[in-house]
Amino acid sequence: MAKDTKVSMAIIRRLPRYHRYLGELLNNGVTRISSQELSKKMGVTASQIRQDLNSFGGFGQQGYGYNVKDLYDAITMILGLEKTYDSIIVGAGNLGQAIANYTNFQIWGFRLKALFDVNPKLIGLKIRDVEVLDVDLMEDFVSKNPIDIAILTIPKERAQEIADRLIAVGVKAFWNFSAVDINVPDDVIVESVHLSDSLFTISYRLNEDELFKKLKNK
Amino acid sequence: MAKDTKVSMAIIRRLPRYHRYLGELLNNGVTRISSQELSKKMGVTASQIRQDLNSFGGFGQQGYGYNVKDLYDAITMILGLEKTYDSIIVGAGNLGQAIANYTNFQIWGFRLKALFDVNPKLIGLKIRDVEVLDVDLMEDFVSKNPIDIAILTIPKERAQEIADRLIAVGVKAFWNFSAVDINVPDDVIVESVHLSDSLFTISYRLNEDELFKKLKNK
DNA sequence: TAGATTGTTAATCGATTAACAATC
DNA sequence: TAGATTGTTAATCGATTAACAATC
Repeated sequence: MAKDTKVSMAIIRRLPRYHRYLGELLNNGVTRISSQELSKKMGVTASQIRQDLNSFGGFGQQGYGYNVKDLYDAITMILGLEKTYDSIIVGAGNLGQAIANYTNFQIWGFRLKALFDVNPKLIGLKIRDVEVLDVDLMEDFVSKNPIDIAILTIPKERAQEIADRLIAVGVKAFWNFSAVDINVPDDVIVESVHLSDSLFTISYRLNEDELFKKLKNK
Repeated sequence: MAKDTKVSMAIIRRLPRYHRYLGELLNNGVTRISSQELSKKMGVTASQIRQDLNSFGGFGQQGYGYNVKDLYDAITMILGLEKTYDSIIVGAGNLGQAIANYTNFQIWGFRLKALFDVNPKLIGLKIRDVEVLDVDLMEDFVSKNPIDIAILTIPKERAQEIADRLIAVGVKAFWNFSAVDINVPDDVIVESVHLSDSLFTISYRLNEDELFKKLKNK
């Protein structure tokens, strides 16, 4: 089981989206915004925005609305984006390399310290100055270089084993791209991105009408 | 706005997970399972499993439970995985290539017909026999080769424009990896994978305890 | 001050869980 | 038949929306 959050996951998952929209407004030179204006832009209710924000404090001002920069900075802080996070990628295949190459994460304080793989052809390779190491060296590396977030881009067969090994050397958070649910102790965080699951909701929706026609005829 | 579904999205998003667990059981030679046994494996309530499945019909049998193969096949059908889907990837950078290389999607009937990019260095490149074409040829290609799903792995600045152009030539579903919400007509499906949003929920959770200490002191 | 808009309480809605009669 | 377990209705819970007093 992963750690329970003080604030509901429904709200937490909306925070990055608020952050994006406020960043955009800030870029466009907008200095203030009401919950109603923002709600129109985002396609949510003004009530929800006010409720969500008030889980963390009163960032607005009656009669005025919200100061865009202040609110953006507050959400940046709430999301923990004022800190830095050291991370490793386990699995230096296509997806692992793609994530390693995605420099945007670095901007937000997520620093990649190493990649690991079993494939001798990949070991020694450098991706944006970060080296691919033999996965046998993983525990040793993490013991010497404390790692906040382990990114798992490995086949599902190996995911639980790798997670267990990393938990044993103190890793407390996983970004899991393997097509399997990993089991971790209560104090360890897992955020999974199940790409196939996501894709299958598309095929479901492309077929839903036909599906219910089929089901009715039974 | 994207199309409303008959079944709630909460349920739809659980279907691929059922599918994974049942596939695993099937692989392990398990022939029958009760909602209670499955609930223990998956960490959900038996009640939820029965409610979810009964949105689509009665696949079980009183006193027996569910036949694993039958239920697996039923969910395969429900998810639309008995059909094939022609797709294109727009944006042949690291992430686009990683997805193109991920052969598992092909197994489930998702066929990649082409990639598109603006970068002359990428145009002409082949990824697993699929060619990267100039994005200028995109509409022409889609007009001649009907495409079910367009996968957007492009910078956020270009996402809406590309989506609009594809909608104009009849694309009805998008798998969007751009860090922006795209607006589409009612009859068009969008499934977004916002990687940064997902990552930021990790930094949030790593910081939550400290955050609330900070907030209390104000 | 008057108008606007928040912060917050109350009402509603939808999703999850519990319970149990139906039935294999 | 008796036991087990579904399918389904009813109860509960949590999240969303509405309403409005507080206040800038």
